[in-house]
Amino acid sequence: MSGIASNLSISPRYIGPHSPRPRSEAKRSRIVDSAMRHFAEHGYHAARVGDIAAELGIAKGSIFQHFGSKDGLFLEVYKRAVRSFSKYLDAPVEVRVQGFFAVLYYWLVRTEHMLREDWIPYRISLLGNYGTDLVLRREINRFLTTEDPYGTVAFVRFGLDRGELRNDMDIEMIVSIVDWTMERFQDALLTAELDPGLFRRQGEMPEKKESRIRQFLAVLQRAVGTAPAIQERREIRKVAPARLRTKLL
Amino acid sequence: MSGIASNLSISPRYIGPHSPRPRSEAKRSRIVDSAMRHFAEHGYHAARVGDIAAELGIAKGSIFQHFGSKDGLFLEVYKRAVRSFSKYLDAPVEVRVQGFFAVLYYWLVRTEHMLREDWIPYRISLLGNYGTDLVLRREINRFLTTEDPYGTVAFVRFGLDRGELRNDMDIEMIVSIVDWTMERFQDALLTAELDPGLFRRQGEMPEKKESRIRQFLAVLQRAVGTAPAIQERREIRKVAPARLRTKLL
DNA sequence: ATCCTCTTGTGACTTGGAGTCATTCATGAG
DNA sequence: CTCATGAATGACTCCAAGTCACAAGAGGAT
Repeated sequence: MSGIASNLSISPRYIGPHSPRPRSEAKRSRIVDSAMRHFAEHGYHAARVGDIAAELGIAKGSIFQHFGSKDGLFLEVYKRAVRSFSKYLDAPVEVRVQGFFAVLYYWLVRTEHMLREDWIPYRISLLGNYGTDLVLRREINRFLTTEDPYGTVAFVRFGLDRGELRNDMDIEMIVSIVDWTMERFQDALLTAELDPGLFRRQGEMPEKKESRIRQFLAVLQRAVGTAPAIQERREIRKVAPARLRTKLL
Repeated sequence: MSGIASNLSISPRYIGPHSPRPRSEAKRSRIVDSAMRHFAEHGYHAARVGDIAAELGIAKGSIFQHFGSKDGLFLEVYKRAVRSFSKYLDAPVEVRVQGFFAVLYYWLVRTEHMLREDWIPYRISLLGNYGTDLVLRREINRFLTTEDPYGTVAFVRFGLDRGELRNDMDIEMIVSIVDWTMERFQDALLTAELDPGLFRRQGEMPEKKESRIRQFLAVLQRAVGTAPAIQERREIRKVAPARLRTKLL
């Protein structure tokens, strides 16, 4: 197989914000805004560039002038959506001082609430992760790795500095594991609302989410953490001692 | 947000093999075959139904008669590709007797070789995972959970029976974790060939793959396994003690 | 062999949205 | 005011998915 990857379609030119003139920038922003709603509501394919233009009362050609292609437009939408999310270390100090896994817990619980207030960016990120072309997906991954919008790398360093994460493995490996599993787990959690049936059903969702989150974090801690699963046992006791003890021991 | 998930486009009718007449079945198969090659070579969007028909010397309408839509066709292609992969427990006995993680190791190493001989189904599964519409993705997930084509559930049971996996967590949770991380890790490994740049670069790939596989399995074993992670600590030291220490401390 | 029926195949046609481009418009500098 | 340059327009092209009225086969009964 000499040329396995040789015949992939060449990625189209994504028009970036080359020369951000003031007037132009405002318009770009309005377009991205409207597009985000359209993509979120209808999905990537069903969203029509013409509709977006119509909603804004501008010409379709204008949008292509700005973003080059529908893909290019979506990429900008995706970037904005993802950048609107918090970075791990944006958690409040009182949470941060409790350490790496407390921060993860904080965000997992919190995210669900934020989802309810403002589901649009979440659905956009879902679309970016599962509902686009591979070519676009490559672009998205380039963005995610260069920009690290969730600040996973810094966050993992934080965990290492505090001695909460193993220092006998590649940091890249830890970052990947955290990224992968958090993304998937979060999607599986949120997806019940965003897109029922997208993932393996995680038991009965109703009120078991919190225990499921704890279970997941325990797994993650064993996987990449240093503590012999002490801390979270304490954590767990605090929350729902009786119920969990029978389940976990 | 009362209706977060209410406005998703309705999934199209996927025409299944309703009444598998002999003649018809053979033709379906030829179509799926050709389509698989086309999708693999050009990606979902760039592959054209017309081309597939032309290659087979049949009318385009015929394909739609059989599969209803391009999505429907892809779904069949995806199913065939995935079904062509081995199940975990298909590993040879001498590997199986060594246990759960030996089987995982066996497949991770092996898969790479198989990829070289026959990359097409692998690329199809990559497309299914990252390069299609959300609607289609939902269909794919339904297939994966109902059919469990890799036999993950049985395999996890196998691990539980042997006492290699923790019995204090939901089996569903273990299955999910194994599925998620194996898929992602495998994609990250194989993707260097299949679609460079799709994932975070995993260090220098050349000959370190094996050590990376061991490192990954160690992580997984800590996460869901019972054994106190003896085997892999030895491994890690062997690989690059100096560099890692300086890099991480 | 002939007729009937039911399934499969056909390809010209419709649809519909992405993307283009020659032209017009706006803006700001001189 | 005028000219130059960038932004906006919308009618247009292009292209591939998807449709459908009809044709062609394949039995089965008589």
